Amino acid sequence: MMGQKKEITNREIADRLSTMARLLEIAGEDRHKVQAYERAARRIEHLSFPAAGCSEEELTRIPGIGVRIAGQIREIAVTGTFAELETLRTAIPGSLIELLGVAGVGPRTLHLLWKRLGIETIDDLERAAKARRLRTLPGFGAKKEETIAKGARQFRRRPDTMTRPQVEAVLANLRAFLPEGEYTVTGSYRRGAATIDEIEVVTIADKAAVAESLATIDGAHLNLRFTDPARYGTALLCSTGSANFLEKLADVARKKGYRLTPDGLSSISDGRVHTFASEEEVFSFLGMAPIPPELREDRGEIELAQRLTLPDLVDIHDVRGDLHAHTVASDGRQSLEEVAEAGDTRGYEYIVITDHSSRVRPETLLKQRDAIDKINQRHTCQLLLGSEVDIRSDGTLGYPNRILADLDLVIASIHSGFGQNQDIVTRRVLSAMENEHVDIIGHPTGRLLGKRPAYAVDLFRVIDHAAETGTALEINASPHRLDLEDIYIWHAKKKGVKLAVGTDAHRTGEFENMRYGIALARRGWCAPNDILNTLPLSSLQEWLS
DNA sequence: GCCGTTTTCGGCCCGACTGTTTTCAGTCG
Repeated sequence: MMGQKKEITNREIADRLSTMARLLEIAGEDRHKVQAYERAARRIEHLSFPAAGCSEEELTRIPGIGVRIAGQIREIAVTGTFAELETLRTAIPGSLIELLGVAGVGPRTLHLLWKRLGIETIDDLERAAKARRLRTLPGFGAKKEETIAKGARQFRRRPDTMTRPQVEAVLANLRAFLPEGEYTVTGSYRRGAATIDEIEVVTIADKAAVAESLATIDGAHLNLRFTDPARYGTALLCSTGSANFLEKLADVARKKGYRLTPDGLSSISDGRVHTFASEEEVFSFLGMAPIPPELREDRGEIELAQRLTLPDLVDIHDVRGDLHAHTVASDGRQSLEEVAEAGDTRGYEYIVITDHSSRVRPETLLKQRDAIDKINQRHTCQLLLGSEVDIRSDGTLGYPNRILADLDLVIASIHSGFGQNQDIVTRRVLSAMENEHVDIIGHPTGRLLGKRPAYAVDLFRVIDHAAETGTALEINASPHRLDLEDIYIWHAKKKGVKLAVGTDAHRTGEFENMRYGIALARRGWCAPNDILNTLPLSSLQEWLS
């Protein structure tokens, strides 16, 4: 089948343009030229019509798109890329671009490292740091060299795991040949984990039929398990794990005279195999309540399932709003109006606008308030005016109290001084919680999965203090953060600390990430009433006041 | 590279922070 060639999306065009911006930056080009590409990428991504269908003349009418970039967009629409981009790609080694992931190394530094020291790989970088050659560069000293050396060590040690979006990119390829309904993604992905080592999939598809297509997938850590509908239940169970959970479950089965295998429960006495089409049937056969995948970590869930007293877990449908969103007023790419529309689409009662304090002047807050008042009249989903206020290096907040007092909700977050020692960084957070206007501590550990470790904050002290001050802790639902980790959620819940699930959405598509945050909350055994944003608007406002 | 126009080139977002500085450059959000 010839199948119509799919028109290239605005997102894909924007992606090419921002790649161009990155490469230009490393190449040492004028930063305004770099920004021009970034701006153009943003514009394209935001269009309400497909740019691929536009003529060059139509494209130049879009602000931020001139003759040159318009021509390049036309080229992308036809060939998928453009000449200048490909030329740059051949000039700049791929291993060099990866080094942007080293903490403390930005594009300008990378340019210097490359041009002046000939550094192209992480090995080169570590060698140069060890030989004290970095400090010979203009604007460099011993401290900067040490910062980068540390960043390089972390970069090398970065875990070989995938974030959920990385997994989903692989799964998108899988969909091309595994029909909907014929497979389930299992493993730690199904258990809602923040990072995934191995993509596990159980399928009833015909092995011979898909083998060839399978080879075409960049199958990093992809593990397909073939089964048939009659055995689907045990296949799912065994493939979902976790290992500890399965060990304990196998004990339960053994006590009843069975061995647990992906093919079924086989009788120890006569070898007969009972097969199960669903997990529920397996649990039921073993005299247990069905255990949600997120709980399967052997943290006491099996015992509770045997007593039929599993906790009531929060569900995505319990969520009534989002507590963390950015707009164009700071570093977001969405307008207030777009946020309200997204909220309506999701059936939310409210979304809290929480732009960065460092990027929003008090006058702008007043303007946001006026705009929100107008927008709220046209939408079911009500916007609230909040802020993500910096907890600065010295522990003070980014706004004075008189500004904070006028906001509907205040998230306080750390965005600097990541290297401070445990006591200092912890005291910063504790002092923020002391402020009566602070409602939530945002992304409490500051980790960026695969990029930056958590700062040295002592979460047990934070949780204890949150219980005293009545401050909520955020479960940041961004798949690049997923901060807090489940055991801390569990601990906070036990102490009676409220958890606030926020997507930290910078563009409308990211409100979808709520599901990741809720999965994490479930891993932390949270019930609906542990989660702040399951409250109806009026109750939320009551809690805030 | 784009824009606006004072049609031929200068300005383009920014605040906190850090390290290198003695007045600034680069990173990060």
